[in-house]
Amino acid sequence: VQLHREDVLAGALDQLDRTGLENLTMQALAKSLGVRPGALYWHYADKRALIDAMAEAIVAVLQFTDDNSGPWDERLLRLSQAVHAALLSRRDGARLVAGTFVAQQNTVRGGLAFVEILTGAGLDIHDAVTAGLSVFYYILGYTIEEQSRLALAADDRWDEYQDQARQMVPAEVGEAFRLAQESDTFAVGIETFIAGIRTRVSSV
Amino acid sequence: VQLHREDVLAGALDQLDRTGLENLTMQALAKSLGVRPGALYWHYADKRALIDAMAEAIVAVLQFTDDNSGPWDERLLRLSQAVHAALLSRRDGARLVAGTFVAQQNTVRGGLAFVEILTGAGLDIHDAVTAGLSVFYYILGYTIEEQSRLALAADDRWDEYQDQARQMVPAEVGEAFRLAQESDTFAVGIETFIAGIRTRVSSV
DNA sequence: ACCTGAACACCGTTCAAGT
DNA sequence: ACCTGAACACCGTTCAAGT
Repeated sequence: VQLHREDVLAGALDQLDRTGLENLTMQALAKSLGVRPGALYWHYADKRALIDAMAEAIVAVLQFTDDNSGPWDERLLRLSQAVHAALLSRRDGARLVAGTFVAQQNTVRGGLAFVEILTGAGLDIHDAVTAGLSVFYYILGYTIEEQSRLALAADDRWDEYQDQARQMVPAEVGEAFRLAQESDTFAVGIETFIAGIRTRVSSV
Repeated sequence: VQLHREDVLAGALDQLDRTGLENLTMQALAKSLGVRPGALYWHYADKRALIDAMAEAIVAVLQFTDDNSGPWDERLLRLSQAVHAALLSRRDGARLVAGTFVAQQNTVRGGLAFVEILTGAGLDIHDAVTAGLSVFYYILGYTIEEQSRLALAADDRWDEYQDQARQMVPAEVGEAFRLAQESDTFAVGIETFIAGIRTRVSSV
């Protein structure tokens, strides 16, 4: 039973889902693969290289989401939701991808799709890149907080946090915060951003 | 020379700036404070509690940035830039704040300022909270990537990364990416978002 | 009340040696 | 080529014991 690079990667993604990012260790991964920790270092130079590869794998699904039909604003929303879904597909996926900067290589790949859509909408290349990155930053931030919330909920610390936060804030605002955080407001943010881009496009 | 809670916190923030988040260790912190590691656990329950306190400290400056003059869009931009500056004021500040969810308690505090500005602009509470969180997510994502880039540059790995990324992309797009990432496009993203909010406000 | 001394289980990583 | 065995320096945390 030979161990290949992809086996290590698959095992690491499995362990990520089971234990979360901060409990992803080389020793635990080695044990789950039936191997000694040192063996992992033949396949990946160090833990960072392994995590880079995991980030690659998480955003790799975006290669196949190139449904380029419909108007640019619908396409932008669809692509954003695909990126969101990709980050969400693994526990702590957003924090993992945000932590690596190789992330930006796949960001470049997925980023190309953003740029293509936005230039198609009428932006010049510079504006398209800036706007595309902005959307990506929103998605990263949104999903990091979303997954932190999931982790809190899994620890039964979510209610405790809510009670604490509620005391610092007027009641109706606290309620609005809870609602906003527990419902899926992802698309609302994207659509607001799209509305902003639209004003720039139509004014050209 | 008695050690107080604030001394530990100040020392931790110092060590963060010197060594970065991933080299912030209890043992190194203890040494820099002239104390044994165990002593730190009298002041903070564990490392997580200390990091929560650090996040608090980083965003605490926002309490004093309540210049509420001018129209809502200018106020929103100013507040966003204050949050951006706060995260940027410490090495890895954005990743540290994004990692803790207590961050959201200060987010609530700073978040209140967002909500106040946006309700003043004409949004109802629910929309104001959603829009305020969206802006915060953008700021988090933007600053995380910004500080990752700073870390890469400090390691002299930024050029290497650029070369790698450039090969996957048309030349003019690669150039636009480099430009967008090396120049300060923070305000552009916020302004696009503001333009999007404006369309919703004026249509009410 | 505040800290030391000393230990615990665990971490990432290296590397000679095996096959 | 791929992995073991064994070690290295270091990590977060605990806790009796000191003052």
